[in-house]
Amino acid sequence: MGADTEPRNDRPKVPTLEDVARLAGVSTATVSRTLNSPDRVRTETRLAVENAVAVLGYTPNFGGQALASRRSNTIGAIIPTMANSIFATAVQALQETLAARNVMLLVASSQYSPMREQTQLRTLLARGVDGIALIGSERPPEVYDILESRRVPFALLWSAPRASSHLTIGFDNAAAASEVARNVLAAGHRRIALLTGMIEGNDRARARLQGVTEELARAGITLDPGDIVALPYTLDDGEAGAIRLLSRPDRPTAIICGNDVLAAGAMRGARAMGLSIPGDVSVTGFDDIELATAVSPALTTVRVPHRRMGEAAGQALLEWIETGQQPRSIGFPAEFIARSSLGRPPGG
Amino acid sequence: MGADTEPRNDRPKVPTLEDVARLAGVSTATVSRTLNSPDRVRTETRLAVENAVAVLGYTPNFGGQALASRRSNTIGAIIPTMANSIFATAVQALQETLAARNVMLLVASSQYSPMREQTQLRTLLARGVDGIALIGSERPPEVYDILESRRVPFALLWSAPRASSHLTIGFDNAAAASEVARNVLAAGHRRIALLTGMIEGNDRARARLQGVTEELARAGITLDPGDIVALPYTLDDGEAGAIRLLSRPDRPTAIICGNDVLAAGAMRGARAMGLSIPGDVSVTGFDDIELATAVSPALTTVRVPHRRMGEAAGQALLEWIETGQQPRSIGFPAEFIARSSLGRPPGG
DNA sequence: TCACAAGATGTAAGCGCTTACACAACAAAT
DNA sequence: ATTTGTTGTGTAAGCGCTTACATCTTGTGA
Repeated sequence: MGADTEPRNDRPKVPTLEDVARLAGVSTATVSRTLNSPDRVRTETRLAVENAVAVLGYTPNFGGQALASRRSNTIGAIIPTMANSIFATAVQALQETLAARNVMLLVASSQYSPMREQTQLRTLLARGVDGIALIGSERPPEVYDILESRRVPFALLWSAPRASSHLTIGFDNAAAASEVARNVLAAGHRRIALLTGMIEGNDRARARLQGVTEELARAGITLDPGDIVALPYTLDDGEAGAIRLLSRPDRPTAIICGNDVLAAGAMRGARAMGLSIPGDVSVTGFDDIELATAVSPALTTVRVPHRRMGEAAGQALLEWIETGQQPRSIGFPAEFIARSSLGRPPGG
Repeated sequence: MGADTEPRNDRPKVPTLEDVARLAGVSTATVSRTLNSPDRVRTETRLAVENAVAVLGYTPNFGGQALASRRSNTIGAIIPTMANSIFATAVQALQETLAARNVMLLVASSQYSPMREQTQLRTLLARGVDGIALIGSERPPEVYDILESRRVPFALLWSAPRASSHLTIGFDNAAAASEVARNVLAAGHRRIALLTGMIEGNDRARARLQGVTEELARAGITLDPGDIVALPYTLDDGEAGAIRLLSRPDRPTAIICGNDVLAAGAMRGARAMGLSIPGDVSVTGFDDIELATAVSPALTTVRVPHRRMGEAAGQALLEWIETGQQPRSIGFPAEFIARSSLGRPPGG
């Protein structure tokens, strides 16, 4: 009896809005207003409230806030994997952009599995995230239907903006890949092999592959199916794939890779076979992550605007949430970066 | 008038627990029970509820759930940066572990700034996260006071478990660094230089530095301050630092680096000066990220159990949340990995 | 001086969920 | 036949916050 004021000892007593109101001698509504739109209260009251907040060490309860305001101040992101620094950096940039506006980032990874992506997406929606960032634009229409019926702002990163009517923040993978192919051709290569990432549910990989093959076709080169190997994006797979390609009769003089990780793996594979780069075989990557300049020779690659996409996605989502209007899509340039892993073919 | 049933057109009508209850012909309590502890309802009712859930496409509202249950099913993580794959991978592992238990991960980054870490921590606490993962164990006591007064489970990753009474999931940085030094000495090096990360607020970097210097001291080698360079963990800094060290009179024959990124940068720097590795200078790293085997020669380094720490942290936090008991700290071994970037000193 | 607008604050009704408690139905034990 | 326990379900009271609306001050122009 009479122990009502004693906090349950298994649950620390966290001060609530009401405690603040009582201490400041105002109503809870005023406290809420002070916190959310300070210009709507008299300076005097504001100070009293702020003081009470400080004294109690009050911090608003997230659940209550989310429930009452129907906003979670949280944005979700689903990326294939954090393990590739290209995505990690984009997430980092996104997170920083959001943090500046006091919005948090919920991360989930799909491991390149469309199914897992959908599961994660549902979870994020159930969380009541205010917005969602996704990688790529290729998914079953139902997914977009869900998103749209919920009226949740979402941004698609990494794909070419013209690819869809959705808010897309990306670059032209096919064009960039074409440019790589053009440069490989210009260096004099004719026997060219491709190391691509897995295509299923990955429009970026497909666009890159397509950009290359089309450019080669334009130059009159059609690839034998055996000259194209599709693999997960890992160093080891890159190495194994390169060994496979370089073991073919009429060995390729250049390997165009779907990303830098595969390319670095390919370099290792070539080296394991005693081949020099670019003397015996040229290798190109895609992404321009740190790895590209850490290897020797440095990788010829394409600089992908990862940080800018992350930042732009954050900004666009916040704007969409704020205004209710879907912002315009953004296309960033992807720059071809010539380095020494691409040279002339042997005897060329 | 009479338009009550018509959903406001600016806010899509999301089904609630009550809608499910109505459709299933049961009370909201029963629906809640069906969802949270299915074994407490009759099979028949459970099926009816599950059916209603499916028909309506119901998904629980996070705010309501969090508010009523005082649980957010969310864990927060603050890491220095996602840009280093060692942390990205740990976060990835953590996220996967949590996702399996339907818990989400809120990520924040401190950029190695203690102040920023505190800000993010406050935000996470305000979010009502059920647990928190932090990197390293060195921070002002007030930080731990806040955490403890809130009774929020938290795990410290990357540091040696014995370093504190808190739940720590890590490895012995000093011992691992000592082992590196021992191997460098065993290879015959006597002129040794150090490239370390920034020490401030970074107990891991300090422990590694200390491990190395103590080991060297044991061998009768004391380093000139000019032989130790502290830098941010980037490739470019590693390169610049190595050039500085290798330009000293009486050039070092080995550079022990605080992590693989610095080491890869150092290799680039050495190469830029026309030095061969390990012929003219040996280089060692720490972490064993992909980069370590992508460079040539491959880096001698220490394999840090990043994935295991991420998983173990997830498990430990979930257990702590569940039971209310702080689990035991865990120390993982960190394995020395000999590769070709460490050789005998020139003429040695 | 008075009517009225504008501004500041209070009142109270939810937001969607969980859960203590009450109750009903039935089985087993007396 | 009555008691007791078990199991399944409903009732209703919050959880901490926001916000529409009501109320009370204060300032302004006629």
